[in-house]
Amino acid sequence: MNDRADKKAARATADQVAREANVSRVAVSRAFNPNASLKPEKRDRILKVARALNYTPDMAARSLVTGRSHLVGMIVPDVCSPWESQEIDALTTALQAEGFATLLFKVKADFSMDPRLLTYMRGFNPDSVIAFTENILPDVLCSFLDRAVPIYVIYDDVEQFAGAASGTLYDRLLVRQKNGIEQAVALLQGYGARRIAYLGGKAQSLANAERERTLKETLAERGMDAPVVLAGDYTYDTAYQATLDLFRVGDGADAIFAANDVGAFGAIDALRHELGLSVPDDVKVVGFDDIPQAHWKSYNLTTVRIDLEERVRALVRLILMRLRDPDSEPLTETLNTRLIVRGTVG
Amino acid sequence: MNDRADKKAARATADQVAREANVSRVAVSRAFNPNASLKPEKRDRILKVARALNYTPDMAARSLVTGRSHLVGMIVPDVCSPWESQEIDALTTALQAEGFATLLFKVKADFSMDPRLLTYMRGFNPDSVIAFTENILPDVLCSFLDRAVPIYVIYDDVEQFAGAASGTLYDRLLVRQKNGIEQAVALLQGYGARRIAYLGGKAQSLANAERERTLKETLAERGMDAPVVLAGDYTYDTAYQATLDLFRVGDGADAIFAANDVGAFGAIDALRHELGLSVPDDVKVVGFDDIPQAHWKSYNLTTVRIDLEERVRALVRLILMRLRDPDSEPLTETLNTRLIVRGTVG
DNA sequence: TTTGCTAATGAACACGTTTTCATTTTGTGA
DNA sequence: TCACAAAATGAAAACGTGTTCATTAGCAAA
Repeated sequence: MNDRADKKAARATADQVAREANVSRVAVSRAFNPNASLKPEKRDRILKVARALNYTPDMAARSLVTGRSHLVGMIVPDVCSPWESQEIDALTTALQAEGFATLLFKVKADFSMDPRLLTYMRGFNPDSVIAFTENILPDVLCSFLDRAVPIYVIYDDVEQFAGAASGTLYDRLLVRQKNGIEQAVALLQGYGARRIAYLGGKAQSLANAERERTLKETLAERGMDAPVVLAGDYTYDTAYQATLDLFRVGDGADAIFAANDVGAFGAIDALRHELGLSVPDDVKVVGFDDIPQAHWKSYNLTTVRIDLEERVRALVRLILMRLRDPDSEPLTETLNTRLIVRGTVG
Repeated sequence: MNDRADKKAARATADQVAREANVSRVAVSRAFNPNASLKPEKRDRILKVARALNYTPDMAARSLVTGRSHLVGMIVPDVCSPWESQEIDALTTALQAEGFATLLFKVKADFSMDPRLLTYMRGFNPDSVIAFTENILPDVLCSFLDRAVPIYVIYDDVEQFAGAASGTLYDRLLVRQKNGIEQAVALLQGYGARRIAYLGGKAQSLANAERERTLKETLAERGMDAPVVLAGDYTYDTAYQATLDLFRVGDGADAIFAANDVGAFGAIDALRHELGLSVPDDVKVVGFDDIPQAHWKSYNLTTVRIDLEERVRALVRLILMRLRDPDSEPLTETLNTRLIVRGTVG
């Protein structure tokens, strides 16, 4: 009866548009489907009426019959993380341009996956799912998602992952971390660093494991000592404390290689503001990701970059390819990393 | 034929569950609706079969008949902004616990609103819409959303906004900025600051306008000079440059009051790393928001805090209230601000 | 005009659920 | 045992759309 109720009742349907435009309801459907065969003048008339009635096809109804929801699910543990928020932002923009909307699902910070969440998510029938949480195994996800085509974001070709996925088809985005890490180690070595500490990310993170492994491998190849490994969780506070411990309880280090930029920030602040050490004079620091904050003057961080735009382009390419042709062979896209040199090494 | 195709076809429907459990399809529907009348033993049997068949009710089909999509639309200009990503994260968590999923839509960074986006968004039939972009006028949004119940996030009781919304019903979340700003000005005055600069946010932002107005009002009340106003856009880089200009081209200042924390970071870095000035000795800096980065040692920012948890609680309360009783009178929730004192004033 | 072909058209069906509504079963008190 | 309310049940309708399929209109070539 009131204003709000009237507005609620006002949602126009294809039938109303059809009646108003003196056409069949099927014609209205065709008017909104560009490659359907319909007389141009008729289509124009319908669209005009539709605009006047403020009509939009109902996605739920459309989804029901086409099997396409135009939703892309994203599973993230922490939207606040600069790297992830960048990724969400870029992906949402790109997918929106292609007619897809982003459906956001949060998992606990400790990466524990509530099975009910997957069940719940599946109810929305996402056309594709992007999992940022790297420890959701393909088999687990695939068992819950039937029609949806999952896409995984993983880092480099980790064997345990490949093993778990055997027999299951899925698309992959690989990040070859070797390049960037090699450049970083070369730079550190060039500036005389000898005792390097690795400030880890989350223990369950495959990216973290792969970075640690690659760093060790690279140091060995160059005849350098194995790194001291500090436990971390990708956060500033933990990195700060770990760095303090390294120098107060442990034996210190020439250089700190952090698993991500935010961790590097924590290390730098601990060195400068609590330990009274100079970066890069006393200790050199290298990060990973190259988030926007890395170029802020207080940090001016030397870091291994993963090109975000290139990464998003590859991801969108995979998703669209899979949607267009769901039964084609699984694809793998590969990205490289490279070092961005700023002021925290020398 | 292949593994993937088999899996795709495997999506179970209520009919299959009904057949398997020797009940009618209606019973299956009721089994998933807790307050429907159904024999407990029968419900158990159905749920057991459903679990075995990996069945979940299809949200699209359910949405079609109930008129509830269980989707909450969020319109954001920039997911990467620390304040907004915090808000998205907290809201998504809270809504997920209540059975709603977050549908993310991005608008251009300059706040320009593509009308097609609203049309597109409406197609998904969100149960509610949260607009972070403060310059989307209620009338514009309401004309596009019929069934959805929009909720606005606005800052303080801005008159131009109230005017535009006259005649339209909508819920509001007001942030009273006066408290925090008054505390900040008192602190600045106590430390001898006299020439204060206001480093603005986006010109179109209502929050920015309100903060500027409140600052001017407060300064006048305490008999202090009107502030120099610097144009900004909430970003680090612009704040950095504006601060440089203030001291190189302009007359400098005793203190800088930034419209947000990230802007304050840019100001601090310009002062310390390019102008060779000390914060807080030469220039005092106050921010707005209290994002997690504000306590990072490199900045250790004194800032006006908006309590995020309290804010999200209020927002979720509004949304759920509106969903439960769509025709009730529009509500207004009010939040306060307070100063968090750290190291950038004295 | 005739033939053939393509474009345009609309009736009927399908998608997977919830909700009415009429019917049957169960439970309770006299 | 009976009467009556309450709970349980399933057939049918509804939600708003895309797609199939058989039919008609339009048009160029023979």
